[in-house]
Amino acid sequence: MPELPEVETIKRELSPHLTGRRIAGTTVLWPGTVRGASPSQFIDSLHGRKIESVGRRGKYLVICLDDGHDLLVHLKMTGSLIVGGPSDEPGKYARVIFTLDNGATVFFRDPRKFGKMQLVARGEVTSQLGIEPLSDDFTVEQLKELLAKRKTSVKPVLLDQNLIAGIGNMYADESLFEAGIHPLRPADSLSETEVARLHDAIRSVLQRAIESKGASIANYFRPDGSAGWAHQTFKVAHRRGERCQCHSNIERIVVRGRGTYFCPACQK
DNA sequence: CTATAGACCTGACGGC
DNA sequence: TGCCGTCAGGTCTATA
Repeated sequence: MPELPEVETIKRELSPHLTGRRIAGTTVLWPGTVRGASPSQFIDSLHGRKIESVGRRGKYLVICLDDGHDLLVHLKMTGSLIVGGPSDEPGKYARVIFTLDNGATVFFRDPRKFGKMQLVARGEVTSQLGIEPLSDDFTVEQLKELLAKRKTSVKPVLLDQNLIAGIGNMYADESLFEAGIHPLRPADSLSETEVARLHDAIRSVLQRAIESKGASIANYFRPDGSAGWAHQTFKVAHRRGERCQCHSNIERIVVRGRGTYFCPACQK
């Protein structure tokens, strides 16, 4: 599932292909992908636009255009952006195809059709998102404040994009494991030490996943079609039935409707 | 405010 | 082999 490290990897690897290019044409194969406008309006608005930069905010890819609009892309669970040549076949799961002024194509591939893209005025929409966990603004104090205000369990707080932007199910589980904190602990019950451990865990888990080019569980691919390997370093996420390094069995429970993996011995 | 449920989708998987 | 039901999960929307 694309979360912050996966979207960051895509941003970095897609940017050289897009920056400075113009959009020569757009094909919408699945209209449900486009939000906020009809497919034909969407196609018209993009035609001839120059791409100034490729950025990321939370789990959104932000493609800045020369007319003051941003193209926001959310990959949801199974979306990926694949760069191809002029003669490459779109494939069964292509939902939107962009053609650039140098003949290159970018396929938005999304088997489950959950992904969305939308044109917005620059800076709009993503302003509602919470703090970037890898930015300098995300301090232990910040995290402490966020957690202290919530009586709910700690995991849903990590997943709330309006509080912290970019953490999804996998990295929430990995961060809580690394911090030795049980996912059902009430958010406001964490000690100062635990908050500090969680803060460190979130940042190192995300940073290491970026260095591993993301986790290729399910349908995540990098723009060149290759996989990442962050999932190989996961300690608990998606490891039901396996043993923790402490030899206890990794458990799976459901927290607010999401599969949650943890080690009952290591996480208190 | 919080919390929950349904909707969106389709591939994978277990049971028979 | 194949059919069928269930599950997965990010976010939005609706409802309690």
